[in-house]
Order: sequence, then C-alpha cells, then structure tokens
Amino acid sequence: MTADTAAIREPGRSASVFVAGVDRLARPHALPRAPCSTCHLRHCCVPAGLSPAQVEGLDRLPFSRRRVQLGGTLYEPGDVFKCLYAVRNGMFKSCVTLEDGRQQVTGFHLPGELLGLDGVATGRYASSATALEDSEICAIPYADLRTTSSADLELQGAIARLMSREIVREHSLMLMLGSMSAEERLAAFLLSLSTRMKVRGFSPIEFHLRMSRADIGSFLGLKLETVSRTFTSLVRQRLLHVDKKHVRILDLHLLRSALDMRTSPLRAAGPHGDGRRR
Amino acid sequence: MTADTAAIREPGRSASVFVAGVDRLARPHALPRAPCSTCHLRHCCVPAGLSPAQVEGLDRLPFSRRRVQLGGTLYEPGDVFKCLYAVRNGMFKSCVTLEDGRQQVTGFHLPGELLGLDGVATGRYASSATALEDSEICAIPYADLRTTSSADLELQGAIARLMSREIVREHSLMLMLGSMSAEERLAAFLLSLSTRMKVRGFSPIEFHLRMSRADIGSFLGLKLETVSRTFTSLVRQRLLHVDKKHVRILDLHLLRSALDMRTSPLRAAGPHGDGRRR
DNA sequence: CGGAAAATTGACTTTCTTCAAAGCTTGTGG
DNA sequence: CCACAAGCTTTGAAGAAAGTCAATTTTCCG
Repeated sequence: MTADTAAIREPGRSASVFVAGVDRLARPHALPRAPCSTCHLRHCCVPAGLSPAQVEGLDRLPFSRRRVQLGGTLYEPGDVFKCLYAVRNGMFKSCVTLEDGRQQVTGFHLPGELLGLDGVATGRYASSATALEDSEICAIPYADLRTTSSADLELQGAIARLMSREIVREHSLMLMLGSMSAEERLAAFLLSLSTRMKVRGFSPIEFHLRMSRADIGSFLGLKLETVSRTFTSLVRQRLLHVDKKHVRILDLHLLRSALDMRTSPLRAAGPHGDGRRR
Repeated sequence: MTADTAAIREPGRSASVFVAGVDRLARPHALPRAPCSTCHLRHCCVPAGLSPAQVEGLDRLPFSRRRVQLGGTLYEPGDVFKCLYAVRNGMFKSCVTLEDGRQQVTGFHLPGELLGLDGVATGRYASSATALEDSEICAIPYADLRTTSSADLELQGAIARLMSREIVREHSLMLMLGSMSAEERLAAFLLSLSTRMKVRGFSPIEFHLRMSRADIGSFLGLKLETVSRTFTSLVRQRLLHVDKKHVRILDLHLLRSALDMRTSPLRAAGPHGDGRRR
C-alpha cells in the first residue's frame, strides 16, 4: 500500500462512507514529484538541518504531492495512519474531538509544517486535518520513512527532533491556555503566526487569517464573540489594523509587550506581581 | 560521558551553581542496576509491547537507577539534554516557564512514565522535572538509546510511539484547558489519575495526591482557591471523599458522567447543544 | 509546642460567556 | 446587474464562572 491510495476527502462528501486507503483510485489531484533537495521549503520543512546526502535519501522516498481543496481533509480521527503530510502551500487546521462532540482546534499549519505525527502512537490518527484554503501537500509514507531512516542514524535523529519539537510546541500552547488572558492569547497567536510567516519569506507584519473567528476561538480556548471583541480592543490600542481577515501588526514590539504587562501600561517592573491573569 | 554524571539537584541547594553533567561525582544516590526484563514496571514502562529479545537489548543499555528526594529536580529548563528518565517509584511534576516568570505544570508522572522527551528537540530541556516525594528513577542515556535502537527497527518504532503518545496526551490536555469548566477539569484529572493508578496495580478509587492544590491548579489552568472550592463541590455532590490529600472516588461512573453533562443533570440527550462550556 | 506553609471559606470584582440583534460579504439565480 | 439568502462578524446587555483579596483553620515539621 503506497501513499497514492491514501484518502483525501473533499468537502461535501459524506465522511462516513469513507474507509481510509480505499478511496481516490483515480487521484485526480496528484501532482508531479517535487524532490526535497530542490524544494523552496527545504530550509523550514523536514529537510531542515540535514546534510545534502540525507536530503538525497529523502528524495528517494516515494512521497507524492497533491492538491487539497478548501474544506478537504487529509485524515479524520480513527483513520488508519499511513502518512505524514508536509504542507507545501496553503494552510491547514488540526482538530481533536471528545466523545461528547466537543471539538478543539489544536493547531494551524503553514507551508513546511508537518501533520499527522499523532498517528504514530496507535497506528490511527487521533485528530483531523482540514484545509483552510486550496492547498498542496506532500504525503510521506511513514513505513518508507522508517525503512530509509533505519540505515541513517542522523535522519532518525531528525525525525525524533521533529516529534520532540511538537511536544515543546504543545507545552507552550498549554501555558497559553492555562495562564493567559484573552488579550494575551490573541497577541501570542498573532506573534506566533508572524514569526512563522517571516521564516517562510512572507511579511511578518501583514497577513490573511484563513481561519474563521470561531476557529481562532477554539484554538485559543475562547468564544468567537470574545475573539472578535479582543480584536477590536487591540485595534483601539493601535496595536493592529484589522480589515476582515486581513491583519496588519502596527508595532510588533508593542504587541509582544502586551504579553507581559497587560491592561495598565504601568506594571512592567513590579517586584513581586507574578503577572498571572486568571 | 555516561548517565552517571547527570545532574540531579537536591532541594535547598542553589540551582545556579549547577552545570548539568558535572555534578554528582560521588553519586550518593546511585542504586544497583535493575534490568528492564525483570522490572515490575515492564508492562507499563518503556519495554511495554516489546519482544523479549528487544527488552534484552534495553538491558544492555548503561542506564542507572537513582534516588531523588522530595523537591529534587532531574533537570531544569536550559540544561543540556543527556537522559530520558523513567519513574521507578514516587511521583514527579513537569513545569514550563515563560520569560516573565509565569509557570505552568504540564504533567504529573507516575511510575513507568517517561520524562525528558522535550529535550530531544534542541538538545536542551525545555521544562523542569521535580520530585513530589522521595522517588526513584532510571536514567537512560539518550545517545546510547539511539545507538542501540539504530540496529533495531522495532525498538526505533517503539520510541517513536512513545513520543507520539506524548503528543496525543497533550492534545487532550489542550482540549481540557480550552473547553472544560473547573468541575470538568478536576473530574478529568482525577479520572486520568485513577486509570493510570489502576494500570500500575494501585487502587483506582483511592489515592494520595502528592501535589499541592496550587500544583493541581496550575496544571488545570485554575487558581488554587478554585481547586479547593471545586473539591468541596464534588464532595457535596457525593462523588468524592476528600481528606486532605487523600481522595476516594465514590462512584467512578458518576464522576465520568460529570464530564459530559454538568450542572443540571438534565441535558444528556439535547439534540443540538454541543455541550461546550465556557 | 510553636511557627510556617497549605488549605478552606467568604465577600466582592473581573473576565468571559450567553443570548440576541443587526451589519457585512459572498455567491447564486432571476 | 441586482436582489436575496446564508454565513460570518460585530456589538450590546445581562448573567455566570472563576479570580482576587482577606481572614481563619488545619496541617506539617522541626
């Protein structure tokens, strides 16, 4: 079974009729191969930090490139885990679901970022990955990745580092969810986006938010109304320009400082206030 | 450099004088080796799910066993990453810290659970690990683990699964922090402990909480007063007995249902309420 | 026993959510 | 091209949940 048969679902089709791995025989969205060694994302994707020889090893992996249209999913919770997915362009969100139907967005994914690591644990994905706009991905068959890396200690190490980085990332999300006010959360979210956009060669101070306010709220542990209000509050503080989904950060430095000392601008050097909000 | 020189800090000693890896030449807390193959925790620790042959491979690793007293740390943020630590007995907490001093407990660790995976990403730990009682750990030198596993595809896979499991675990914590009320969070916390205690052969309905209310609060994204109030609320609902740090769950099933339908007992089958709280 | 730390409880405040209404966007079809 | 419906987004007012501050009580340990 190769990556070519992995299910990529399209919006509007009933999810329940799918069984991962048996759909998409025709694979109308397949695109020509794009080797890692010449990919414009190689500095911020899986190959980052690897030697040219190792990247050539990656090139030999039978991974495939595909289009996914807005609303389409790469996988859903419970699907058999076969591939890791690297975003080539566009944007995705990851969601986890509780038995009772509660959902939470656990991340937004820019080009070069890796999706599906949660499937390694049990052999089935624990979350879903949904395209927030028409996108392209590389599907990397995990079995093949393992085979290739078994011969290469460095590559093994790189994969381990990728997983560990995901753990660290989630640590900081927990910190955000557990100890920040609404305003701090939104600021942290925008700053994180800003940094990641910059790394990818986009403007760090101006970008389109592909996701809805509800998605942002779910990610930040807030209601969509609160997200909306917090946006207008940041705009009133002259930290942002917001026009619908388009955001411009007026002062990155100031926004960053909104993370430390909130509300009143005078408490930066307070000796013993620990800065915690709720 | 072997695991024997890894720093384990003791409470009361100044953290700043330590440099990871150069302390503890005398290693007064070293204990005799305890091979995985005969360890009573092998069903719920690193060796879980491995074949006898692979466990023998683990036995050959130069890992060391040590005591850590209450308040001692295995590592602190920024320490050079050398070892993974498996809890042998006792209990630990993990904390992450923000630049401004904000802290958050990211997990509590029971015997058989693994600590330090966040160090793989950058070669330095991103969090701290502190003993909540006098404990014992196995220190597994990561470099040696890599060497051993490079020859063994199965063992490699097992390690990857451990890391992925951590990612999944953190997903569910995010869900908790992002979408649960105080009562649900505390119930989820106790149920998680209950399950993990049971796996380890302890009573699933009765246990000592080694951590303070403040630690629980930090972990759950609540203030310690709220934790205290929520405990008394659960006691009044006859779901728990709480005597100081000793907790007895009166009805596991009922407590579990406190996660779905809260507050008013009548909303279990509501057709379109999505169940979200805050 | 005594003092320090941890936990509980109460009163009050703040923040965020909930509910509701209205304004914008976007896309579709006459 | 315009009208209109559907889906987001914004905004307001009221309510609920958790935080803050403060006073006590309990526990822990030397």
